[in-house]
Amino acid sequence: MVENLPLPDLTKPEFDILRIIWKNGKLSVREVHDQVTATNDWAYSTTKTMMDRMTRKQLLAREKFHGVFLYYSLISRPKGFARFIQFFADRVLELDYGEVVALFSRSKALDPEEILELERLLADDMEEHHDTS
Amino acid sequence: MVENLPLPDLTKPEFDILRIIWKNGKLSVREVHDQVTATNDWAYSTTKTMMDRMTRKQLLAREKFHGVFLYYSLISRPKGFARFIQFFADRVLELDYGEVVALFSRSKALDPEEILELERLLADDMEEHHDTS
DNA sequence: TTGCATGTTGTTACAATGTAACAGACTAAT
DNA sequence: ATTAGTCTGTTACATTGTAACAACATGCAA
Repeated sequence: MVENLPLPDLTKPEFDILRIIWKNGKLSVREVHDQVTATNDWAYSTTKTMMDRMTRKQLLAREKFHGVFLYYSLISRPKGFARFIQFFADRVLELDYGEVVALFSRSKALDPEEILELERLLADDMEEHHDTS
Repeated sequence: MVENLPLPDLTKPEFDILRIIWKNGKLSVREVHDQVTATNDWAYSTTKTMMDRMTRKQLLAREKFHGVFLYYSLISRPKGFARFIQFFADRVLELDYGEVVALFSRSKALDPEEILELERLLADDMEEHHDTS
């Protein structure tokens, strides 16, 4: 088995920030903040702190561009989605994750490529938790 | 508007504990613990602490029965589910919650009564966040 | 050219949550 | 009564959620 670092278990705020970054690529704290307030009523400093910590945790990385830091994601969108789907399918819905993944075809949250990747990640993860008897 | 206390925003561990209690009615810490370990690798004391705090937060209540405390839920299952569905539909899936609720008909997590109730709760909550212009 | 208004970064803070050990109380079986 | 297990209450410590504030840069008005 090679290079199979575990799927990250994102918190809701982390996910909200990543969502914005996934959609837009590299963004400054300010730019993320302006978008994140649509769903989270945060102070600017809250967004800042979140993004700092996510950088320490290697969820994000940043580089200075003309005086400001731009942040970008270090994990792919399907990877970020995987555990959410798992929890939701398994514990909330109590259905196979396939049922949930199917819903994504009607959504614009993931493109078809990503849905495939998501499916693969979930299947692999399932594997890992199997008795390999 | 009457008696509309907001839908509780449960954490994942809280939800896991409630799930078990919803299914079984009144349970002791030990009984919850024995089931919760199927999904969460907790020490007994962790389950205990969680349930204590949930009692303080009025998610649970307890009564002594022949020497041990039995805990029961103070919120209905549909209420407990509502915010999860909301977050998942809205932020993860980016689809209307209806799409998600529909999946429950194929699941045994909620019975038809509860699905109806869930739908009502979500619709009402939507209302509240509308411009009532 | 200096000094302020404004925005960006770094530092610090504090409450809630996640995770758990441990000590005291209770109970059932010697 | 004594002890071996449980239950219960108390305490602890790291991480997350949420944010203020100080320090630093920078463009613009005086």
